[in-house]
Amino acid sequence: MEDRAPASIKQFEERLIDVSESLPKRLRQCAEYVAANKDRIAVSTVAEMAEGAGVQPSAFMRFCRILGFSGFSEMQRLFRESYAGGWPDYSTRLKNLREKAEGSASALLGEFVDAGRASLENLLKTIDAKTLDDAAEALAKAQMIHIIGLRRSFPVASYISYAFEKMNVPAMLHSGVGGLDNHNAIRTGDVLLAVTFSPYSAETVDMVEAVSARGIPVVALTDTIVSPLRKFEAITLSVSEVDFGAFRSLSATLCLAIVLSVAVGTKRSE
Amino acid sequence: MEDRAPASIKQFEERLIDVSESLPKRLRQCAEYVAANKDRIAVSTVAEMAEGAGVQPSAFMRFCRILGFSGFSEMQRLFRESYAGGWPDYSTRLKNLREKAEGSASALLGEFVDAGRASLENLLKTIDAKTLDDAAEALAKAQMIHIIGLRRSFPVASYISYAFEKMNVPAMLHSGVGGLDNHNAIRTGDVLLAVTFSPYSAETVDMVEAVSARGIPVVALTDTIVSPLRKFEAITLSVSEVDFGAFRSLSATLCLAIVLSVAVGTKRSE
DNA sequence: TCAGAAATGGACTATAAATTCTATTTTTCT
DNA sequence: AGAAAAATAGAATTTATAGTCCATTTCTGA
Repeated sequence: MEDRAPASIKQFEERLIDVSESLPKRLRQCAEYVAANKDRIAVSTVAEMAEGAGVQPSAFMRFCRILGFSGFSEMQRLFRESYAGGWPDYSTRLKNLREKAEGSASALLGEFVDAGRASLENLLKTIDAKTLDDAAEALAKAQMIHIIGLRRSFPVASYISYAFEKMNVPAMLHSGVGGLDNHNAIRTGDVLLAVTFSPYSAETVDMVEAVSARGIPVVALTDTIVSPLRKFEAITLSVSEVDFGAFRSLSATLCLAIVLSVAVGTKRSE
Repeated sequence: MEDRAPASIKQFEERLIDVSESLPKRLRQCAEYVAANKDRIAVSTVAEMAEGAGVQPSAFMRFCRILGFSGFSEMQRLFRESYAGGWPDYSTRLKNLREKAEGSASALLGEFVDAGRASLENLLKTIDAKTLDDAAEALAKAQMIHIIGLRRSFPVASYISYAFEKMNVPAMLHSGVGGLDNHNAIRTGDVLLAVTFSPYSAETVDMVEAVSARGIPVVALTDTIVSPLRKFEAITLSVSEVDFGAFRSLSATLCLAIVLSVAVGTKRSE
């Protein structure tokens, strides 16, 4: 109605406070219910919200418009979108990019920076603190940490390896140089840290399988929960990167990698 | 279909893992997308989920039924009911994490995520579009791209190497395995891409010096402008990472690395 | 290599939800 | 207290979205 619709949750809240002074009975009920149940807006229908507030749906609609929205849907959209942060859908953006900026390097940079930031936020939201701690604990107890990660995961593995080295944590990077697999270097008391992402490299999965069968603990860094490493009894940390096109930046993965490394380093020196 | 619908998120996840072993292509895409974006289910439509997974809505519906639901709505209901809302927002979450989890692995995670985000933002602000384009241009013209980056920079170098491989760009990673330096593999018409950060590894600097003396173009990825690579006539891209403690996450560097790789890949295929 | 089965894409339909409209009630002001 | 204005409830309408169906493609096993 009056001016333009709130563009952020913050603006929405301000607006709500402004307005709620001078509201007739039913609309005030709406305001109060909404204030107390902001999180329900994203997942409810007008009918449900109206019932919650004890008013008719049409009253709730009027309330939405007083707040500056064209209707309930527009208000709901604000909440749905701001949940989980900006979720630009990258397939559309990639298409636009191809058409418009024609792959100019700096346009690409913007996209990848965005993807990276979204991934990091997502990591913070989805990682399970308990699992992370368990993983660090298991690795800290190891006599020697064996690290494996091939192809796309190799940068991560080598990064972890470097970090451990710097912190004097005994670690061995299994890089598969020369086609050697060095399974025998892994001994009782050691722990395997496996990094693998879709498409999961067979060597890594094989090593986890072999090692796991021998009762050696495995910590896995992987994407999503449907990774093939689930089958084995590994402590699994899953990270999902926001892809941009066919390319995956490793921001979140590396962040988790360094956190894990530092946590292990700290625990060991205690 | 089979038995009854999952009654909790936990059951849902188990079911997802169970089922995901034996799934045809499109349905697997659904499983993967869902696994990585569980939080979107509550606030999206089938069409949106399907698009995210890269499948047709009808395929996504089939997926819901395989999981045991009567349709998308029933599955969504499960998530809407247990939807806790992503609030409070990112910065508040971060603050809580720091204060509460003090010293634990998850507190570390907060710090590194923050450092990573800051680095990415900073990258966007400081990178010079022209230089970035020049670098991509130079690399795109190369007959072969030689990549060097040792120690801390090695993950970056190997990441770039992987990306080039994926895009069919002829590239060679000089990893120094076996103490070989392979200077002679670098020929007229090639370009060297050197990655180095303080403390700058002597091998890298030496290689840049030698190669540069032969008139071969060099693109450098380094920190700050006082890096020793400045002396040579290299196209220099500098990234500064925000450190946390003594540790440096490579978020910004890797982001720049992938941008450069993709830009080169795109230019070459034009 | 071919036949049968499974999987897929896309158009079509049914349904549930948002939105609008209007008669009725409540409030406000003189 | 009575008329005008505002607010409300509920039904009617429109729109968006889930869900269905079937022709076509893609796998699978003989």
